[in-house]
Amino acid sequence: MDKFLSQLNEAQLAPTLQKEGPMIVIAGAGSGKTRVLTYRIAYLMSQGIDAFNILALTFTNKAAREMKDRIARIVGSEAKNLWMGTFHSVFARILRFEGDKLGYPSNFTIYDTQDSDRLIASIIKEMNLNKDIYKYKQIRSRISSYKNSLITVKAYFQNPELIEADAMAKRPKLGEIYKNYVDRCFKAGAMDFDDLLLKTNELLTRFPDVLAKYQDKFRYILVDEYQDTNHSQYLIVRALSDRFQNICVVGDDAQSIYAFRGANINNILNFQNDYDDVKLFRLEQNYRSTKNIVNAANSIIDKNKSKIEKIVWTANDEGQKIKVHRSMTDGDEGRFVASTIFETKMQNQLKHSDFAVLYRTNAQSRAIEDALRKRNIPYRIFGGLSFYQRKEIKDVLSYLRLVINPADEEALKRVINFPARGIGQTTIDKLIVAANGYDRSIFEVIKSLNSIHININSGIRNKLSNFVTMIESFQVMNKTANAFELADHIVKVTGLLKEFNKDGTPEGIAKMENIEELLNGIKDFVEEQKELVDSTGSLTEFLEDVALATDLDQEDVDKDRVALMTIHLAKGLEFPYVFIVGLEEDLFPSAMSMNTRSELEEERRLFYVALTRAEKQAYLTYSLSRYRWGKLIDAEPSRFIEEIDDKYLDIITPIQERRINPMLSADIFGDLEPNKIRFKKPIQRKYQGKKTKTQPENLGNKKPKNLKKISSVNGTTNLFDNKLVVGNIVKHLRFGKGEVLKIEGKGADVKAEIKFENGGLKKLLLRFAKLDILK
DNA sequence: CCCGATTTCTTTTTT
DNA sequence: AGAAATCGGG
Repeated sequence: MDKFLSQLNEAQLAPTLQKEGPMIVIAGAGSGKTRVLTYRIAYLMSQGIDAFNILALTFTNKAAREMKDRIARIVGSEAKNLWMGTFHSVFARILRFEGDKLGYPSNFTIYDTQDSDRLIASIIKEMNLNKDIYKYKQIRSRISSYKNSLITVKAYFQNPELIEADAMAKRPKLGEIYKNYVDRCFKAGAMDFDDLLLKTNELLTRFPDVLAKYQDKFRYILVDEYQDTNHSQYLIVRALSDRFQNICVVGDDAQSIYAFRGANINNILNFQNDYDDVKLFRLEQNYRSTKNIVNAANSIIDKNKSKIEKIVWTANDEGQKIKVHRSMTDGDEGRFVASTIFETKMQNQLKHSDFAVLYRTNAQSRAIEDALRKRNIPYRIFGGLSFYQRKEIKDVLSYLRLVINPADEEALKRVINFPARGIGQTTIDKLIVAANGYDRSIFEVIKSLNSIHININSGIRNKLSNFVTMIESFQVMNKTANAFELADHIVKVTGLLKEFNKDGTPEGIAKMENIEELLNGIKDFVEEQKELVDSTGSLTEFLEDVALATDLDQEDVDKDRVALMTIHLAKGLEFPYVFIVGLEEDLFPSAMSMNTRSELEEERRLFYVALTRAEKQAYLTYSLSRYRWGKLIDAEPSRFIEEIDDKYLDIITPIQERRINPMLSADIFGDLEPNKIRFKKPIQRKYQGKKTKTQPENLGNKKPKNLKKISSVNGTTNLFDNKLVVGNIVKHLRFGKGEVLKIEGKGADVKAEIKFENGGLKKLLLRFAKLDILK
């Protein structure tokens, strides 16, 4: 143990050896907080504390796993008994044990956001409300924030202010929707993400004996990323730590970026008032980044008014200045990123995994992907639509969910007529009405069709009962077979596999392969669980893992790839070379987050997080135009670039980007000198907006919109105009290998007819097709 | 009820 | 641009 402790500096050592009592560690970016958490837990164990008595709440399951592994290397296999994970996964596990006290089955379903959305949309429709006023996504986010603030349906109706506020927002029925939503989830034996925390609170409040049990169990509690906890999580931590007060929270107010989902920065700011004799520690030495990066980041966060004062510094080298690059279109931006990665990697003998590209919104990944693919640079996208959210995967999982919990309404609605078996929307609507009327689940209603009053003809009754029989046969099988055998059986018997295979399209084949990948995943899970003592290897457990898995949790077979992800997802990670792309007004900071000072400050913290991911070199890029919603939109450089002191920046935009179109000569962009960034002031911005409407465009000084469009079209198509010829062997991301049979069309409409090895003939618009030329 | 065609929505970030 | 929801003819 001493050998490990010697790796810590003085500032890190103090909190590591602080065994008892409430404590807070304010840890600047890159200051080694994970190391402190890891060694502190190892130290506690070396002092005779039982692993069973330690609870560590982390931000991702991957973080928990890695920390556990590191602790195991210090103290041995005992580490596997630690309770570690995200709030959601730890308390889901506890609710499986204790949920019956609240009326939930132990194999309750976890509804993901899509399930919640669908249920809310369905309720709005059933209530005959105007869906343009009652937008299900907005309603869902209202309900979510109520739950995270512990405002139950009952509390809502007891609070005139809330009712008033929703009535003022022209949504007087919100309370009723909320009530129906909660009732329906409960009846379906389902909890949404927020319920996992809300119900834990309910459990700990209503059952003092349960609270006492877990207080006694979790004698030492550690919470990572405390600045991102919401009220619901705060209350859980408070309740559990109340008896022993051995609570250690770690965080950085400057990295609080989740207010939009209810995170409350006051949790960390007020921690010292919540407990007696709180020990405060600060980690201010950054070990990650160069002086340039650390200082530039400090200069950004300085612009925020609300913050805990601290001085992050580093003993590292000065390093290179932050490079700033402007491009004409998002396509150009992508190509700059790709070629810079290509060259930098070559020159410095680096790995692909030394690079990361970070963006504000998932939609930005496309342009970057296209450019990387053309350069044959391997990459991995994190986030976005995850594997488990794909339609075909959710279909399979819905069957499995139904086997475990036939009351699961959303799963049932999803698969009762997929693959098609002649049960239409009209029938489903009737079943829902009956289910609501008789206070039964849809599954039960179908089972007792003959004893209730319902207008469904005998043909459909037959189909319905066949469906129930089929699900019940799966349930019987589930008693003896393992999860893999069952899932394998289901995709064959239901015809799911065939369904996607029937038309032989590349898309269908890709879906089939995804299903096979899922089956392999289930197989791995089953094998893995056999080795673990405390796991049952059950289907329930698999479904829970899947529901709470994030993209970051997925292990990667091919590790040497460039990472593409949103800045939110990048929190806690680090890379030698980091590109922060799309630094434009209305994109970053987002147009939705510029209304209040606190929103803008959160955007700024987000930028701070992005920049502090970089170890050696950071690139900031922006584009003068960008495709959004399929249309080319003008853009201005982000105010965040302006906010960094010039002395940390190196403007590297080349004098003239190489253009194929002769119309785009240097004259036209005469106002765009390479080493200057043009920030338009707010007043000018307004004035310009009016001007362009009333005055003809001036080619000399203004950016002509129509010309830019030409440039972008050329920028993206020309590569293919020249390169791709009949006979080429190409590789498509989804369709696989294929041969080019024909090329037709001109300019932006160049199409290629390609015969794919495993999926027939396809005509693709080269402008959009994701192709690598193999030979 | 089914399936293809048309229209609408999406883009802020996520457990 | 692409997916999902909705529409309308068979």
